[in-house]
Amino acid sequence: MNPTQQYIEDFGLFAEQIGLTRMAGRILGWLLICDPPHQTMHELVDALQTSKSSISTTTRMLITFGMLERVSLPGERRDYYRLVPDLWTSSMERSSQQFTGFRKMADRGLALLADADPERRQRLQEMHDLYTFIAREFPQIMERWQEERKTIS
Amino acid sequence: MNPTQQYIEDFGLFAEQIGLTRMAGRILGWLLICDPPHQTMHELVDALQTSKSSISTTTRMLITFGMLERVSLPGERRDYYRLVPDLWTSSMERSSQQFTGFRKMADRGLALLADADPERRQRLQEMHDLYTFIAREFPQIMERWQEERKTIS
DNA sequence: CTGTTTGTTTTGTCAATACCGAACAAACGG
DNA sequence: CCGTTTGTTCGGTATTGACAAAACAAACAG
Repeated sequence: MNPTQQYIEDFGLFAEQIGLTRMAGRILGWLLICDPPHQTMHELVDALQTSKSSISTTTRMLITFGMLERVSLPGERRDYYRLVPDLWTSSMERSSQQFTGFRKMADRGLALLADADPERRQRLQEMHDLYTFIAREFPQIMERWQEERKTIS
Repeated sequence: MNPTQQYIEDFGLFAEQIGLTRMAGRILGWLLICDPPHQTMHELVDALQTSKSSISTTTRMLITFGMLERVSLPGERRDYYRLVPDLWTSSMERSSQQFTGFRKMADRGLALLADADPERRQRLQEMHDLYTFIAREFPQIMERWQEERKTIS
């Protein structure tokens, strides 16, 4: 297995760690390094040694996730797939949503223990306070990122 | 199903979203709301309507993850399980590690395309830059959290 | 020393799902 | 209008892994 194939496979394994499927990871990995950056379904089948159906299903999934987009060209019969621009900032957005999920679970717990001792509520209160803080700070970080990026380029 | 059971089940589903097992989520959910905050294996079996073996396996997993700890008391035959103090700040630490994972995959891709055009490397470069930025900012946020928490309490 | 309590590990089962092949649908070119 | 290309969907398969029952191990009480 050559280094490129290895990279793609490892990207697949990484994808599984973060809650995607292996095939989704392979597609993302390939679309990060391929030339040109947009690929047809057939090219994906070739590059990833997989079936049309897997590509079809997984690209649709990644499109609904907002990670991929379809590009069509006039006079071209087939579509191209490519990573959305700013894929990783929107990926951070998803992480942020996860933090919100934590906060919501803390909220629900606190509602459940509305009449309990503060001592008993403390565990949930700490969880709530942290994720509320994070939810407030996170957007600011991303703003600063946008700023810094402007100065880089 | 009463509200408490519902909460525990939903915590299980939430746990699956973030890469834990459903049972792990149920245990965490229960240990967040139970009284007292430390529970024996038998109490967990009772509260979660599950088997000894599942509790044993899952608590061990959560202990290696650094989310649970065993408490033993002198003159007591059985152990108690409880959430580690500062569970959620260390949970944020794990999120931070995930961001590092993204950066590493970007690094590997850039190494793979070491001799390629900058244009072709751009996708990976952006990924690299963002996650490097996040890895730098994240610890600072957590420091500020520690500060703010002191002032609250 | 024996039996009971506490916890672990092994083994099996069941459910979920990723993936593929093949049938199907749609659209365009000749 | 017909055949080829492009893409989707359906059905089947195989793998994975969560969970539980039961066998096992260990430690303490009497």
